[in-house]
Amino acid sequence: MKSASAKRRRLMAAAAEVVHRQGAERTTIADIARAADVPVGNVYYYFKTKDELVAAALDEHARHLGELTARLERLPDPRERLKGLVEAWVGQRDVAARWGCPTGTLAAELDKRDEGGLDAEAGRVIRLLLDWVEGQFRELGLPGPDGLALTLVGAYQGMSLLANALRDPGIMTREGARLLAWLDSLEA
Amino acid sequence: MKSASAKRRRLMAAAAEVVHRQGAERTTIADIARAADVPVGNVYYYFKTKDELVAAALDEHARHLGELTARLERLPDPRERLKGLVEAWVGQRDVAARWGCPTGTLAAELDKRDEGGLDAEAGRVIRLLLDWVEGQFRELGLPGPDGLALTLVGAYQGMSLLANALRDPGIMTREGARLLAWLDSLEA
DNA sequence: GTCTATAAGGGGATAGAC
DNA sequence: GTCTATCCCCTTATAGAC
Repeated sequence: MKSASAKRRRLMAAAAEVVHRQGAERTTIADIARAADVPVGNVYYYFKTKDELVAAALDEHARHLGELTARLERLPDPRERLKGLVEAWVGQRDVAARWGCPTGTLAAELDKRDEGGLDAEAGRVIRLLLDWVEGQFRELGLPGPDGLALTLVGAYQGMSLLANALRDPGIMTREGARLLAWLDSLEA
Repeated sequence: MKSASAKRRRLMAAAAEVVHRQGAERTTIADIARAADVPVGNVYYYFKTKDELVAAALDEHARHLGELTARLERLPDPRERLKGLVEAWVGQRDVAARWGCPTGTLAAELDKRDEGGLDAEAGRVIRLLLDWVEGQFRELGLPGPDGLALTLVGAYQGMSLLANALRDPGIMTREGARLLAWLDSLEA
């Protein structure tokens, strides 16, 4: 039971990492098994299909997001929380420039499918971030917190995609600085 | 010669459409051949590999972009050209909500590869748009035209990804309106 | 130039021994 | 619970007839 769970967790973490780097479609079960140091045939004991592994990767991203927002919530001021979020994004600039936002690129890939419903799962994870950001804007008493959240998260997805496409982490730094100034400029 | 070119053009158009909807990885040569109404085996007469078809899809997107900017350049005021660009994006909201930005989603997918160099090709097409937008900001005499271009194109990529992930074309309308107001607010 | 048949390889998934 | 061997399908790409 304990070692079973441990293996399952290793597989989830490996799925998240490998799928982020290679994309869901190019990633094989064998790739994930190797990264998790689990024999290929054994994977099917924990995950019945490849799609379940992709779903596990999404869960892993949601978990990481939860950890980040939990850390940020220790800050008393919602504005500082949002600025901390932007700083976390910029801190990941090298990863973003090489492979893009883990959740965003996966969502884009899954949205091309017709079946399976994994696309909706990806949307759910994005919603999680959007809702948390909206909550911060609301606490600040700003008008249209949902629109502001869309703008901030959209800017993040956009700068990640451009940094990735142009292979330039500097884009994250530059746009990040603009977002910090923007957050400071907002008044209730 | 004439029918040969016609078939090649049909294959290019089909590649652009099908790859946009299904993604490069999930799209098979047979899918493209069917959409172009060309026998599968004959495809290889025009394109030696699947990657050449993906490259052709990128060229097709670059061509569409060129047509759009050429139309916009008939407008005398660079600010109106940029607003026309945003309006064109919003006009494609239903397509964006279902499959994302054709170039952006393809760039994100190709950037996950290590070999082939198609990722750089995708970056080139994004650069094309970025450079054109930067030129408009420069004509307006605004400071930091390259940064402004990054912000505008990034916002487009971000709103396309969110609209796609949440399957909500309304996001394009909403963010589009914000961008139009932003463009109007900029002063030299 | 056009098309069919097929080779060659890879990947998801399962059977069943241990 | 763990792992090996293998089935079967799908896809790219080619050979070669027309």
